[in-house]
Amino acid sequence: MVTTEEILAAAQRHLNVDPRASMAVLASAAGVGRATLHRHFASRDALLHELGTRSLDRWEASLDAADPESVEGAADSGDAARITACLQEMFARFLADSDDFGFALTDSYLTSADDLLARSDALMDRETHLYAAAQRAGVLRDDVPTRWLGHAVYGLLVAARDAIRDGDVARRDLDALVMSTFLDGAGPR
Amino acid sequence: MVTTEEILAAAQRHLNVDPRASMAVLASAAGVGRATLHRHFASRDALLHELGTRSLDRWEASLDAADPESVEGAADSGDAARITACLQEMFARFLADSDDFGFALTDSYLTSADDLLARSDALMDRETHLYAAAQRAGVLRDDVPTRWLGHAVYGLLVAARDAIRDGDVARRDLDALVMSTFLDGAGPR
DNA sequence: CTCTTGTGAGACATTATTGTCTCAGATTGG
DNA sequence: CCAATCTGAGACAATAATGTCTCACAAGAG
Repeated sequence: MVTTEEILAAAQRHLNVDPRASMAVLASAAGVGRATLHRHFASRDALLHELGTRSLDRWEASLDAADPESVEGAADSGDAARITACLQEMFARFLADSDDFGFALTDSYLTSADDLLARSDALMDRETHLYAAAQRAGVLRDDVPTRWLGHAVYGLLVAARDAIRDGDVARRDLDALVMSTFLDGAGPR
Repeated sequence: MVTTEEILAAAQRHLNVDPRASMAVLASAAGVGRATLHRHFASRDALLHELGTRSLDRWEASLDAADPESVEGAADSGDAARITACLQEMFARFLADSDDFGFALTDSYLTSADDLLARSDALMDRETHLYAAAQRAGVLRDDVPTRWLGHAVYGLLVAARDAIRDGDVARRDLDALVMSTFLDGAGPR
């Protein structure tokens, strides 16, 4: 029997390649009849919404796990080393998440449903809070808008996803590459 | 009378917001009847293909214009200052292009039509050639895969587009911000 | 004024997708 | 073996978008 989880995994995998895949395509991608797919998810929207929710869950979990005592704890501490560790951990988790959710998600889902969008905004605020603390602690440069840092990280995640997809970077090098590019840039060392 | 150019401009503007807009929506967005839209573009594919072609034209023009003597000329010269100027000019043009084409384009069009994809690959190769020269000239760090630099630039363009859209960065600051983030990163100055 | 041209509105057939439903067959557990 | 359950196939109506076509109308050129 094919579980709901397996269907979601297959759908997620397939939607990363073809974000407009129909229910029929997603059903056969999961090795399941179209009727069965509808038994798990009443509508296409319901399926997409569940995937969107889960990607936000992962994002939130990555924020949580970046620091055992919570990102906010580190942010408030002003401890540079601790904040750096937070960032490192967070990036690693973001990249791991993007292996699964590919971020084809970010393109359509999150901007379509209001509740997902609101939650996404809230998480972004939380992440921004960490960046602001990092700026205050001297871990990140403070001559740029804090929110720009969030966008830059997101952009690098897109770059990382594409680089992996095209085979231009080895997966095992990715974490260090992204972290280093973010912190040090691409100028001469 | 509404010209083909105006229709394309309106469609482009609208597709950046809603990439799945129907022909009916695009028609009224251009202030034109659906029949008239079909008189200009036989099919939706034809419209998208034209927009894709134009975005590639802009990309190509930006590569051309980055250096009067062609990017390749600068790349072969190994002249660091010249290559830096190339990069600066190229980034500025990329950002100007992204104002118009938003890069909602990059999501669906370019990966759907084979000819556009092939041309896109060719342009990316050309851009990569410049990055490789920049690495040899010491303008860009050479401890990362050359193609990663291309992905990173693309990612930063996405970040720039989003930052402008969300109003997190002033347009007049954008060029310097992107260039500086790319070269110097987000670590402490 | 009149003719030409281009336009918008809308009818139309076609196609793709969606969501519901039925039914026969397979699997499972007792 | 039998009954309950789940499944895939497919029929079905509803919906939405596409592309074609006709027609009446308005604006501009002569």
